[in-house]
Formats: sequence, C-alpha cells, structure tokens
Amino acid sequence: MVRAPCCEKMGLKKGPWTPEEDQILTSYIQKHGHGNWRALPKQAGLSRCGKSCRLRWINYLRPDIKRGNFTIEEEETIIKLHEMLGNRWSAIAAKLPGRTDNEIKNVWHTHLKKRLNKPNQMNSSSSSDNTKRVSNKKAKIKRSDSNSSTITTLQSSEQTSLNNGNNNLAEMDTTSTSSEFSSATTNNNGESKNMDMNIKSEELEDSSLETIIDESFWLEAAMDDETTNNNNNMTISNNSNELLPSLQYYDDPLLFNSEENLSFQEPSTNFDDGMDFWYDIFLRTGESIELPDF
DNA sequence: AAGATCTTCAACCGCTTGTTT
DNA sequence: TAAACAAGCGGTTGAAGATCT
Repeated sequence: MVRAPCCEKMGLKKGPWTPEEDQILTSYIQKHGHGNWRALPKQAGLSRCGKSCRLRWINYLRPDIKRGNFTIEEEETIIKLHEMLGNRWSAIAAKLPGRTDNEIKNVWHTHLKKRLNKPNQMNSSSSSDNTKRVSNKKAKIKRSDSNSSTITTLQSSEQTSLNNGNNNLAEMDTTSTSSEFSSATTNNNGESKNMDMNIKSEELEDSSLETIIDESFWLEAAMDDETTNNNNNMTISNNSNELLPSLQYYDDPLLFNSEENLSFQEPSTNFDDGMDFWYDIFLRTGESIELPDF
C-alpha cells in the first residue's frame, strides 16, 4: 500500500486548532456530514489533512461528546474493561457513551494506572469505590493474535487467601521480569483445567498488590464486591462454538448469594454483543474466560 | 520570585484493517 | 487476486499549565 503524503509535505497546517477552524469544520459537517474525510478539508476550505479533521471532530467537536471529569462509575467501568480488553481503547470507549478512545487512554495513563499501582492510596481512600477497584482487579485479557483471546485471572491467589487465610503468591517467581505460573480450576466434573498465566513485569507490579493487601481486606472485598458474590467455576469448551458456561457454586454463603439467579443465553459471535456477554459472565464469576473468535 | 520538574491532554504518526476498483 | 484507497486504532509527542524547590 502506498502511504498518503503527510500533512507537512502537502503544505497543510498542523498543531492546535483555532476556534475559527473549529467553527468551519463544525458548520461544514452539520450541513454536509462527513462522507469522505480526505476530501472534506478541501471542500470545507480548511488547510488541514482529512485525518486531522476526523480526529478533531471525533475527539472534540462532536455534539455528543461528554465534557468534564470522569465519574467514579466511568472510572470503574474503564478499569474493569481494561482488565478484560487491555489497551483496546476504542472497544472500551464503545461502552462509555460520549467518551472518546483518546480521552480514555489519557485518563488511564494519567490517573487510573497510577492509582492502581499505589495500594496505599487505595486503602486510605475514604471512598469504598477503591475497595471495589482493587477487588475487581482480577483479570487481564491476553490477545496474542486476532483469533484467540484469554481473560486471565489473579483469582487463584485471591481464592487461596480467602479459603486458606494465606495470602501469598507462592507459585510466582517475582524475581524474573516475565514469569509464568499455572492455576488449576475445577470444572463441573471435578476435572482440573490448567490455565496459563503469563505475567509480564508490568502485570507483576500490579499483582503485587495482592501480596500487600492483607486477608481482612480481601474478606471485606469479597463481601462488598458483586463479582465475588457468585464465586463459580466455569467449564469452557475448547471448541469456540460450544462456549456455554456451566456453573458450580461454592456453598460458602459469604461468597455466594444463592438469591441471585444466574441465567445464560447463547453468546453472540458478534464482537460487541459477544463482549457484553462475556464481560457479564466475567463480572459475575471473576473467573478466567477463554474468548471465542469474534 | 524564578527556574526546574511534573502532569495533563490534544494532536500527530505509523501501522493495520476494511472496502473498492 | 492484487493494488489502491480510506478509515480507524494505539502509541507517542510536545506544548501549556501546575507544582515543587
């Protein structure tokens, strides 16, 4: 593919947009829409490349853009979705109406990432939201290629701490920059399923939270967090066409609220709907999920 | 008060993906 | 089928403002 010449070589303007340019772009799109971004600047009379116009419109001028600080709920959502989706900002933005991928990316890098890396701040916060933030920090998505994805989980260590009152990550080699360990989960038939957990150095930094936070914290979190209300095991077929989860509930009333009735439907193979489905499953179970090929 | 350092975020860049010819 | 094109995505940059020393 031949790359389109950059703005500079075309003699087009770069850098911050002026209010006049904003006005021209806004009024043009309101009148004519944006059929072809490449042709738009010329037709609108702007000395910008189409790419720049598109970005300005999508990230700033669009009428449905939500302005102002992110709410706690929005931050929660970003954190949860980031655990599932990783740095797939556009996919995360799709779940937050009025927010752009760029904005979410910035918020993640400037606020949320730091916050999650500072357990003291989370514990000292007056808001219970931070408790949820940590307790929800159970899984990460691993998308090694476009055909397969895995939501991996830190819950095995968490589970150990809850069940045994022992909060350590004994199986992890925290001295290496990239470690692997496996956790065995049990399916309905009592069979174990090994789940690879590829922990990169950055993730290790995050997972070290679990080693710092004491047992009582996790007990509180378990009581507080909806994701631990249903502490299920899930059987997942290797065949992506047969991804119907089966559930096995723990008897522990502390961890499982039997009042809540879980029901499942056939997961969609459409990415957005499918992600909704698996995200919901993930929230309910906190368990690793191998995603199908959407 | 002023310079240094840090933080934030709009914008850019290069690459990938999807569509058209 | 391949090339060309357009749009979209995520990583990165850099200017401006805030905070620190």
